[in-house]
Amino acid sequence: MVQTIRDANLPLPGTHVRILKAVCYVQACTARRIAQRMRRDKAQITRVLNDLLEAGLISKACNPADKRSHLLHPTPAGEAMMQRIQELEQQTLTRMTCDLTQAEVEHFIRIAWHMTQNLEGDLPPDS
Amino acid sequence: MVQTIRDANLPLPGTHVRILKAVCYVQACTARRIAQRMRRDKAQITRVLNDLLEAGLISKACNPADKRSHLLHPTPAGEAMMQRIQELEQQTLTRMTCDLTQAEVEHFIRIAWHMTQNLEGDLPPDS
DNA sequence: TGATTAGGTTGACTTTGTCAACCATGTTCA
DNA sequence: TGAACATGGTTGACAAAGTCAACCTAATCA
Repeated sequence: MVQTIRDANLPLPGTHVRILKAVCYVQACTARRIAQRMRRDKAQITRVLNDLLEAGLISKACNPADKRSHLLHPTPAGEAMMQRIQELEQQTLTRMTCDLTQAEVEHFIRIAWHMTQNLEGDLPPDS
Repeated sequence: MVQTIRDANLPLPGTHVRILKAVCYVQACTARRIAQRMRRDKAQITRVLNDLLEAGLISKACNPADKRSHLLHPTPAGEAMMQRIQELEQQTLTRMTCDLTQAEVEHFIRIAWHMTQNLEGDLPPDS
């Protein structure tokens, strides 16, 4: 799904979008949390965050609970970008499902979720 | 789906698996056909095919219809590898769907296919 | 306090994929 | 026929994405 969105119009590479989403929607978001959520190397997270910082889409603030880390927040520009991304996603989603019923789509999502849960079961045992 | 399979045990990177599948299942398979099917650069196809050749999984034969191209076929080792891959895929598939009914799975596949068709509609207009 | 762990940054590297140039063959058409 | 152009495939240079290991600083724990 996601890739078809970038194909279209997006000014940001796919991973950047995902990380921006995390910054926007995850409570008390830090680099570490993103790395865990996305199961990716923290080095890469750092680099993408730097890109987003340079692009003025996010900002760092001191983390009162841990001086080593920073809390991440979207800037107004970041919120606007997020808005735009959501519009595009919604757009392609409706294109995908234009001739399906609401019930079919919900059924699909429920089963997809179910399947991913089944797979998450046996990942690296450190959870 | 596919990525979880490689995670597990597979001795081949993901793209190699997909290309081996094409060689095994596409009639009169050539590099060009694979590149079209997978919508990938033909340079990369060449390189992956070379890997598979070196690994002894496929073989090239002259194409009587066009001396520039070669027909691709799996070797016995390639067939065996394909067999193994299918087993692994089947395995994770049943893990994903262990607590779903046959009907649910079929419904899911049908809708997924439908959605991809909806998206294929507006790709680069050269079809 | 000292030893160890954890968050983050950086550099070197691998993997995967793309772009452009090229060669040899095929195709078209005056 | 033969010149011009198109096509399948190969190669080299490169960009993008991700991984590994070393490191610094702050936190934790004995």
